[in-house]
Amino acid sequence: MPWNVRWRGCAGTTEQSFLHRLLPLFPFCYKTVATGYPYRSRLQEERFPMSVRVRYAPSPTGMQHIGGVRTALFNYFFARANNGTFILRVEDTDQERSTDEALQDLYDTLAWLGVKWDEGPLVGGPHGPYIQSERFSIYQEYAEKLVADGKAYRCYCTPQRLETLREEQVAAKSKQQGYDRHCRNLGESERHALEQAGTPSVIRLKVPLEGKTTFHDVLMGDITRRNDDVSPDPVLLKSDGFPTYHLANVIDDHMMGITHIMRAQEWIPSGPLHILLYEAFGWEPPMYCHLPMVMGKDGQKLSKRHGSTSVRDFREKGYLPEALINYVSMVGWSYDGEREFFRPDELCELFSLEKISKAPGIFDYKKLDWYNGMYIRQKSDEELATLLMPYMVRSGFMAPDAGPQEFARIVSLVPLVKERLKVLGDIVDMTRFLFTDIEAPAPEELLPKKQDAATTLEALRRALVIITGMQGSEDAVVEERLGAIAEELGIKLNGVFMPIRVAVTGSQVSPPLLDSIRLLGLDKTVARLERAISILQNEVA
RNA sequence: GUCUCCAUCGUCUAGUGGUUAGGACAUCGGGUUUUCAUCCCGACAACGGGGGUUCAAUUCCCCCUGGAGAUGCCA
Repeated sequence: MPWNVRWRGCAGTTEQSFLHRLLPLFPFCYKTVATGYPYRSRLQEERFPMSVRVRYAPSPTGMQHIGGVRTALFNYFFARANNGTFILRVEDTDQERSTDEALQDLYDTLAWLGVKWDEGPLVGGPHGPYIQSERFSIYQEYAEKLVADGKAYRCYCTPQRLETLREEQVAAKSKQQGYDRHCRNLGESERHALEQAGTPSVIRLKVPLEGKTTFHDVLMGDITRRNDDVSPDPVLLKSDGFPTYHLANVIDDHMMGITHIMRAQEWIPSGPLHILLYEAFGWEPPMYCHLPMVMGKDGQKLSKRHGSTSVRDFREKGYLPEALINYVSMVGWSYDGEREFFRPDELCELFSLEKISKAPGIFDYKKLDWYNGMYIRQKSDEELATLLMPYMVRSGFMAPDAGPQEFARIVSLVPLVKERLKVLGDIVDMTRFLFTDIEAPAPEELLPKKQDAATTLEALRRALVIITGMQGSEDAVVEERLGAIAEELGIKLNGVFMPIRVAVTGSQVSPPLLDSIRLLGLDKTVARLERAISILQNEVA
């Protein structure tokens, strides 16, 4: 049980059972642990003397999407490659938007991807709790401390006032955008009066009016902002008592001993603000590494209008986790520009910060399809059949309680479809003709290019005879006999195969014909051929 | 409006002060094949523009342009 070694701080029976349920889903990460570390860890220690601790800290306000998952993966791989600790933290400080469904989706998604967190919800750890809503009082305490130290102040401005202020600023294209620091210089008596009246308030950070703040990014180098360009006195503690991202993030990263912050580049502008917060608390900031964003085809931030972006969607359509992981890792990271196939356990070993690119990348659905097809083709027939079963059941081709015979049937059709599947869900359309009655083909569909109905009818009639008697014959023999028809009638090979194909499968595109026929069964095949013949007869007559 | 970041084929990327600027996806063509797919072969295709520095810049510096992000009691 080598995974046990990696999985620190787990305690309690519910956590244990959760782990056991997830265990089969994570074949790769403990393998790395078991085999990959002896010499590597020493090498890594030279690069990162302190033990690496990184986190993925999503807010459960929607389904996990490609961008978020890429961030999770990079953090995870970085932790594994450096023998570090990967922490999951749930940033549910937005009470309006956080949902249990989204939280569940987070767990499901990471489980499906095989990303195991060393510390975090469900598994615990020495720096818990790892769900921010459960750390409520901590933020209160630290925010008050900042107020007491004169680093922050209470603001009583109403949302309405802020709204109109903002509208005015935008309309006037004012140089000053954002809060006007109205409450920063409130007199003692005014403040007292507002408090007495029970006016709701927030706590805002006193951003220095002068000077500038710099933080260092591993990829980008030094990034500097003048303090008067930093968000003017951002809210740290909301009126509902919950912290904003900035406050919670800084406090938790510090308390949880985070050494490297890897997050999307959209956070770069608030980097200096976070430094200011660390300074206000008197804490040492961690290392920063801002990850390039993932964009849609039009170069805008990837969103729903670009197509599926939630991992759940990809999963349902039949993308394999290893394909999604591989592809997503290649947008924004590369190994040497040549090699592009990496299994998750290889990424756990080879991932490095220096190879992350700075420029944003466009998510290419077609390349993902290509990766997925490659990984599908690598599966054994049995593995693939297992993955395909849910789709067969969902489409009604197979009973939910299907037994070994049904499974064997799926296994037997896998070789026909394996190299044709882009996603697992393609199996449904591809094999529909085997499991349901197909619609009678239109006469023109039965006709190959440049071939008249009479000839086609004759070809089908002769083919029917051969196919009816094909039981026990080698494919090659049957093919030869069908080929002979073409020769006799002076038509192309396709002129006899295509009508049969359409008659039997209902489509001009299908898996190999004879294999399909054998899977369908001779009775049904003959019936469909006879039906096609009568359709053409009507045409000719 | 202001601030910050970024910039090699359509896309993801490799790369270097002197290279025929490499790979992959996509696209197009060819081969294999009963269709499609797979597989194999081939083709097309890039250093955004302008200044410097230098014997020499795709590479280093500056400006411009373009793109993105931020500018919330969302993260």
